[in-house]
Amino acid sequence: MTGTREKILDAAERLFGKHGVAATSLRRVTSEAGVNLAAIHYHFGSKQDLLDQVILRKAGPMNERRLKLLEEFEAETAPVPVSVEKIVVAFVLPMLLMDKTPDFSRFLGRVHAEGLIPEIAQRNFQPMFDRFLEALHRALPEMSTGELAWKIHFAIGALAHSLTSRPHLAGGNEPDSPLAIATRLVAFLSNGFRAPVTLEREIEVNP
Amino acid sequence: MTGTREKILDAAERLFGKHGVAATSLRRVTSEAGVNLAAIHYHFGSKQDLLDQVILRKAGPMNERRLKLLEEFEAETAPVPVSVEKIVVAFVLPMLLMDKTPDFSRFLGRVHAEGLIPEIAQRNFQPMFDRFLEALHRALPEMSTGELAWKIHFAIGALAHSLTSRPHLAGGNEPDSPLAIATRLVAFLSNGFRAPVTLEREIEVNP
DNA sequence: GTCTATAGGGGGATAGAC
DNA sequence: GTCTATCCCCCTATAGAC
Repeated sequence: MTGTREKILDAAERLFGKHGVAATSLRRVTSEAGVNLAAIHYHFGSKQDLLDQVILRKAGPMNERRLKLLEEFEAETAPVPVSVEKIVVAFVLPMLLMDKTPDFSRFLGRVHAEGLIPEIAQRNFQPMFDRFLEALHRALPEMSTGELAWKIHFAIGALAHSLTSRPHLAGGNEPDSPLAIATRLVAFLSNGFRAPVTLEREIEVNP
Repeated sequence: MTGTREKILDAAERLFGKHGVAATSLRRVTSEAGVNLAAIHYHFGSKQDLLDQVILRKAGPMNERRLKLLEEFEAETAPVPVSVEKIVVAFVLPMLLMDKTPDFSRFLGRVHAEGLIPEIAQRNFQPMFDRFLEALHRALPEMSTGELAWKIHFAIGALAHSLTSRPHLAGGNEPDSPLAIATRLVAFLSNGFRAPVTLEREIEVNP
């Protein structure tokens, strides 16, 4: 028997992820959760505070799993730096395989895509980001942290997008398990991270 | 002297891109455009129709530039297939360098991220997607179209995210011109597309 | 084509009984 | 802790004068 607070968090996570935060009303959340509208303000105070709590409830554990995976990989290969692939796996997998349902993953993808990561969550993610940046810099010492930061940015975009939707193109109709998607994504991103940046010779084109 | 209709489209493009579609009211649009609230309904009918028109106004020309670039590259190298890099350049550059301002690009990134691409735009993008899928398949014949469709999906996510925000991480504070971003992105994505997918040996991990 | 005025609904938030 | 009732604002959309 889960409490009211938990039911609200579950419903908010699901609806925010499915329709977006701005497009989801608190009335829909409480209706979906089967609780009274006022409960949301009693337990959280405001929509913004609810959003923060939905993030914080699972982001902490997720980031801990990321860091734990990374440290395990590092322990295995020390003193040799961990491979790019493994760093990407440690970053991507806990997000894609969180829980049995994809609710939280999709929710976080949405929040990222809508650019709403509040400062609260920012503070929660920053140490983890820094840690992965450092690991990447060890695996790819020839790249500046500025370049690597951009690549992480690209990777987050690809990850977030793959969490909220799937290709609406022609092609196979296989269901594509989360693990299969993760495998494709890891291969794609790892190779991306390894790409040399040739900034001195920029793209030449006449637009 | 631009007309009312044009002023509304410009303002909507800017605000939708900056704050998101759901979070932007028509009142803000008309206020920003310096026109009357009713004008928006006179010229477009509804918010959804306005959204469609904002997309359609520039998506057509943009996709034509994509296809034109691709065809030029193909003409240069025929009968050898075009390189992955050039295909990615043809796909990414017209989006990143559209207009002098990044308004439309950011808008499209948002719309993609919010998952709102309406069927109207879907029909507008589909032929272009198919054409690029085909070109990629020629450049990378060992990959199935299903795999390539997923990779395009990842690429769109990275592209959209890089259009709506930039890394909030430590590191350099250089302004990062659109062309510099494009160069990094092309390098990242091209290498990603070339990544072999080893689906038979999936990631092994105990979550 | 452009305005004012307003309908009509849904939104977040709160007060106060229980 | 949970409910009802309600405030008050902002929203989209429309009617109708000019």
